[in-house]
Amino acid sequence: MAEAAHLAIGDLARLTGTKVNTIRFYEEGGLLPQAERTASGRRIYRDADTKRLAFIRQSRNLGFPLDAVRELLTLADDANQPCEAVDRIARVHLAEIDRKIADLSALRSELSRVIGSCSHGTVADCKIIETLAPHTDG
Amino acid sequence: MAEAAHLAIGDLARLTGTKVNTIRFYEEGGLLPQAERTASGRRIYRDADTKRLAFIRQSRNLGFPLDAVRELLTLADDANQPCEAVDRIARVHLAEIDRKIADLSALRSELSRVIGSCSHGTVADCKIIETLAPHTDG
DNA sequence: ATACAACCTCCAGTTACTGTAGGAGCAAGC
DNA sequence: GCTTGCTCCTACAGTAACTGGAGGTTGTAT
Repeated sequence: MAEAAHLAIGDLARLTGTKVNTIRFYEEGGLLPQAERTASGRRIYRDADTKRLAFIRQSRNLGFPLDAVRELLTLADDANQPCEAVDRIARVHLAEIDRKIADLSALRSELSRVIGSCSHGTVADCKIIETLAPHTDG
Repeated sequence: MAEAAHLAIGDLARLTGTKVNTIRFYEEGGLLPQAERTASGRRIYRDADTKRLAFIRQSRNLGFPLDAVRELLTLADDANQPCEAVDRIARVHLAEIDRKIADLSALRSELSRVIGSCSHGTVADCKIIETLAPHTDG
């Protein structure tokens, strides 16, 4: 009669660019609800699941950790919630990204300085190794 | 006679700012040699170990992954090696850091754009949620 | 009937540690 | 000589977010 309105896990995977194992992992972690099953035990999905998974992937693409994604999903589920909580989560995440960039930039300049000092001799007088080794007297 | 020229693992930990468990972890991973033991089985360390651990920590502070640290240690152990291999490892690492910074920067600007669009209403018309949700018609 | 793909569950591995449980040794004080 | 308390020992679970694989079942196409 009606064409199948549901998807197998592989279909959902292809539709969202997600690995099959990852979908099961999300289900286990409560990000996706326990999927309905066929008589033989295979998971079946509907449009709402595709949307929810797409939301999760998009959030992950923006770097939100799974805990934050969980919160965002809860908020998104209730359209009457004020947007503040969403905004706060996003700003916390932005601050975290800024911190990481700052850390990496500091690291980069230090490493760059170290590399610049290499005069391409032997390890015996390699400035890079010297930087790594503790400062020994004598 | 001579004052004890060796250290207990806790002493080494304090000297190098490393957790005791981490020192054992490095030994297990072959970054530090199997430590000598006292009759009762406690690890004992000497100056060379302190230096080697300091080298490891310094490398880690510069963000080198343990595999790279292993290679650097091998190179540092032979003073006659040309410095090129060291230089190459460092440059590969620098490139990796640059890649991470680029990724995070792209992420940052995208996230920043999303946050900027928040008009502080309800979730129903929250632009952040909208960005995360898949584009649905109707 | 027989392939073969896709599905199932469960588990190990990734990175670099960190923390904890349960037990033993060691120095100091009484 | 005994207790207290710190340090040490091994071994294992947990962290973040998956990924891959083993070993077995199901569904479909020929």
